[in-house]
Amino acid sequence: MGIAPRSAPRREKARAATIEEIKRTAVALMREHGTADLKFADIARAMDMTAPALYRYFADRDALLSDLIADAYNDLGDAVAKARDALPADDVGGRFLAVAQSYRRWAREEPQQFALILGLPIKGYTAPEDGPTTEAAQRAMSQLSALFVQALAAGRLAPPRVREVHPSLVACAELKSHDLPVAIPADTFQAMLQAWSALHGFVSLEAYGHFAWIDEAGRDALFESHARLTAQNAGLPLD
Amino acid sequence: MGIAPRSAPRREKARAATIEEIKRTAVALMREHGTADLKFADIARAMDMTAPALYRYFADRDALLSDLIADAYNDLGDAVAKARDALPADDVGGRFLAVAQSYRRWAREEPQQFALILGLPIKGYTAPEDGPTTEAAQRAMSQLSALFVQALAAGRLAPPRVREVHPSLVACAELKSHDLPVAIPADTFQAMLQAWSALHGFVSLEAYGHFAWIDEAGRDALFESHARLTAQNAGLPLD
DNA sequence: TGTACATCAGTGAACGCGCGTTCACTGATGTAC
DNA sequence: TGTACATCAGTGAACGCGCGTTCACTGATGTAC
Repeated sequence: MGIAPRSAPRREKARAATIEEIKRTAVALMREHGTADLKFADIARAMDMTAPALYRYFADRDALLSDLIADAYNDLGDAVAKARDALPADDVGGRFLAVAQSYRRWAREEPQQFALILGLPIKGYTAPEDGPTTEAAQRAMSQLSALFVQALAAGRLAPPRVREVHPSLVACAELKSHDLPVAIPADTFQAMLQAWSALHGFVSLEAYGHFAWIDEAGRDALFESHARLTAQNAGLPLD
Repeated sequence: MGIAPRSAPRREKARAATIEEIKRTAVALMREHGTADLKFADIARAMDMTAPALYRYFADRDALLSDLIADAYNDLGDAVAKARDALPADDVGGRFLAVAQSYRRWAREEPQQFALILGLPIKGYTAPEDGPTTEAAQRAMSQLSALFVQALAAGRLAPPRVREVHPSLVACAELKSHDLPVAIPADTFQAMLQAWSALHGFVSLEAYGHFAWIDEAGRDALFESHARLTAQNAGLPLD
């Protein structure tokens, strides 16, 4: 026998390239015309193709959207992980700031994709349960927990300044801990959620243009201050 | 002479009522089908009218959208101001928590409208400069500054824990101060922006369903903790 | 109070348009012998 | 290496649809004398 006849590696490559081009074009169009009215016809036009050709690659508009959402989560997750891992593991505070900066940078560069995954979900489109979308979302979001877990394991995390933790949150922390190498204490878990909230607020306000009345330098300084305060609140050592 | 003939008060009333109904219907439809594809035809259908009738009230789709955005800002601003003013002026911390709670409540109850004003701006739609939209936005946003200004005037605001303030932000603070009864110091201004960011992050993540995996009680507790921490950071006295 | 006129809300038909999607097809790319 | 066949990417025509907007109109509501 031997290896089952690999079906046309050349064609496979071309196919993969076309899929990539479709997605790239779709993202570019979203940047121009907004997330909401992404049209098959427009994508085809931009690629010098006809619309029906796209059906060779995606079952329908929703299928493409699912892929774009999953990709966005992966992109964001990768960007954050890369920024985090560029610093030594024991520089816990620095890693947090790097994560914050990369989160911000990604949102600024790709506000449409940012809105696609972290904005108001598109009505009429329902993510397939337990599909690659959900999985990608969890992976992206776990990048932050990973940082806290590492900090905790290294004993470099001060006890967060949090009163008693509500039983519901304790339960959530336990649930999430199952997916992590180390169990994450409830107070740390809560501090992490608050840190994420704090960062996300600035980042989305800025990405959506609501800080446009502050100049670039001012926004940079504001974010720096915000990220440092957030780190402090979460019990992460700085400098 | 005398008063110029008031043109048909009865008709005016009916007209105003219809405009209100159109807006109400539009908001209801947005809740169902999303902000993006708000259709004149749908609105008319829901009101048992024909689409062309709507042109008696709004020049086109964008005009309606402008009104809806301005209304949303006004609603939010009113809700926040009302919650704030329900507490005595000297309970500065309590007022902040009330503001935070009302901001959250409004976003949860009207996520579509929340996204409309504080999410990614709709492409293709540009707000008329210096129109009622811009004005309403500023009024809504000034509710928070008002609280800080009051706290400051009452001497109940601890100096925020903020290092040096970037010159750009100092300039912004001065600029904003022109619209306020009391000049707002730059460090307070920065603390306020960070407080807004922190609150907004939680509120939008929750409103858009990204905290759906935490149960109601847990979210309540998390927000309570988050709001208190935010108040502390901003130098507002609690209890 | 009654009548003639003006105003305006709402209708229904019509327009041009562009969408998503299907279908039968052509032509190029790959496979089998 | 050459030939017959299979696979698949992409086309172009066609479909049904619903949109925003315009237009000339009817009928009700209000105004003036």
